[in-house]
Amino acid sequence: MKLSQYYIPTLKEAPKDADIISAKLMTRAGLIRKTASGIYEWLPLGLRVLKKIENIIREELDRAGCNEVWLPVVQPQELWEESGRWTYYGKELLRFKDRKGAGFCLAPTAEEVITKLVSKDVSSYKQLPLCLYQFGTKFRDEIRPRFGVMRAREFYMKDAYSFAADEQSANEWYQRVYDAYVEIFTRFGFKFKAVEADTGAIGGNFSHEFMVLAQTGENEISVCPKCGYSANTEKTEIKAPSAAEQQGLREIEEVSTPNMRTIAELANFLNRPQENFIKMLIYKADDKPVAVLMRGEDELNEIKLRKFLSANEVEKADAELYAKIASSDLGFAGPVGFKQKNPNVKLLADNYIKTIVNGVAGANKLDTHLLNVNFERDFTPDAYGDFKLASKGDACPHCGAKFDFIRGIEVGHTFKLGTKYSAAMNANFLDEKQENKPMIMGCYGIGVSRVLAAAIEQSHDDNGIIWPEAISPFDICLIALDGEGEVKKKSDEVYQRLSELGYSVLYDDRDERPGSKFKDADLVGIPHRLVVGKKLLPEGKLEYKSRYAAKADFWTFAELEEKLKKTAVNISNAR
RNA sequence: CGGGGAGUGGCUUAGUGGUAUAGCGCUCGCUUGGGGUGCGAGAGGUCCCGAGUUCGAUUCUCGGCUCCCCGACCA
Repeated sequence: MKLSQYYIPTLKEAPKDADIISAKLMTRAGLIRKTASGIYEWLPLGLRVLKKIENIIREELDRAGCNEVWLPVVQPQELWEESGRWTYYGKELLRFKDRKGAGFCLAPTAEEVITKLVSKDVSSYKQLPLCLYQFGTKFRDEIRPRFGVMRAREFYMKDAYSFAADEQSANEWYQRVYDAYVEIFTRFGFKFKAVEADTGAIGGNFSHEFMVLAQTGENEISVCPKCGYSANTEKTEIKAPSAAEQQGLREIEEVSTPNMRTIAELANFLNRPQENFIKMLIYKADDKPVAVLMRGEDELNEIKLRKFLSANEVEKADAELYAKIASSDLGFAGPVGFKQKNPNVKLLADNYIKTIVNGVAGANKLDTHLLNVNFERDFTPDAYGDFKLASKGDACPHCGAKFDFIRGIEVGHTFKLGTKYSAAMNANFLDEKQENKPMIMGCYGIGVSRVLAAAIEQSHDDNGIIWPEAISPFDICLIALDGEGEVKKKSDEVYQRLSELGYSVLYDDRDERPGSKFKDADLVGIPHRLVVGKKLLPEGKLEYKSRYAAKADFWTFAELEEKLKKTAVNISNAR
């Protein structure tokens, strides 16, 4: 591709609203432009990379035996009502009406459509298993889009869905796609890790997230250094600590704690460590109030709470509900006497509560706390459980080692769905015994546009992008340092030859200053660069420089030819 | 949704109660030619929108919209 005829508007400065390095570089290098918050235009160079990524994914999924389809972006309300997600999905689902007033949404994912599709055409176990996938635009009306295309509202995604007749076959397919994902992300050149994750709005039995390791990642990952268990921190289970020996228990004492509303203030005021505090959080789980006891400095993991209660939704109680239940203002709720006052409100306690002896708790009375509160003696929760968001010091539930924490970008997610959608939408089949059964499903996503951004996050320098070979928009960048004369003539020849050999070449034939050409080449980040210039041409040589290396080499044209034939310059197309 | 900040040529920005600054980019001429060359001449702006205050508002006030940041939410 001749740069003189190619639309790559590069910028010296990044727009001020670009918030991370990949967004800055993608804008500067002319891959994308922003249309609106979380919505982007993809320019030729960006699209090329997207297609590269897409092709690798397609190759591996086809190899695994999946079939590509193309599903609608605009999906009818009824379908979403059938699965129950028209209500459950919430505001993230962008809804609208057509001219007749019928409800539609823009697809954030496609379980409904695909399940319906398969249910219509598959009715026998003989037609299973089956795995379909598509590439398509997805829309999720995020509350706060940010990080460029990393967390966009409109994005490009590959989504796959497997249908199986029995558990074993379903698990085999899960593993098959999982393995394909490992191959895909390896081919992209990623440093990544598959971790256990929450299933969120998609639902299902369990899931894995594929995380590209990067300091700028939005997700925190807990990794057990001993047994290898790793999970998204929001999902990480914690080994229950051993209960404290209840010795030297003192009598409860009431203390006045005026205006002490935070644990930190209290700890300071009473001169006690935060882990000695029992805080009470009031939640609403599907509109029913529930109280949870946590250790002072610990954070409640709402996902764990939701799971424990099998609730669809949990949210913090508002001030009114809090006041009613705690008979106090925010900050003074406590477990002592709580059940007597609220026999119908479930009282839960985090496992760590059992480590507290002679603790401090709210007195359910304004500006008052209780000292020397002890579990069992002074209060008995309805249940203990693991409600704590994993943090430093917590231990692996499998082997007891303390967790390490790293950050990652979620580029892929595999779900073992079970029969959640097939049961809701009557995707049934007849088995050998003539029994009607719902298909067992799995679903599998890769954020294609996010993969691109993650690649840049993981591989760039001060001058610009450094593409991994597999997804680079071009194999080779060729620069003619003169826009005319001998240099241009020779460059044209080289370009011609490279193209003949099947390399994709970005050829800078513009009438620009050498400096501009070098800067643009570094910014755009093609792995291999050839330069034809006045300095070396009389010696019959040209320069070769790898974007991965600091030093350049000088080759004669004969040497270039030889290397190209031996494919010493590795090219992705050669696969 | 709560808190904070910002909207001035394509991009980055200065500034002002009397319609606007500079750099980059763009066009033209000369110059230069291995890391964004130098000089000169140009084109390009409803100063986010609406209302109010004022003789006069891009500037002050209010409302709205958009964008950004922190949090909550989502995954």
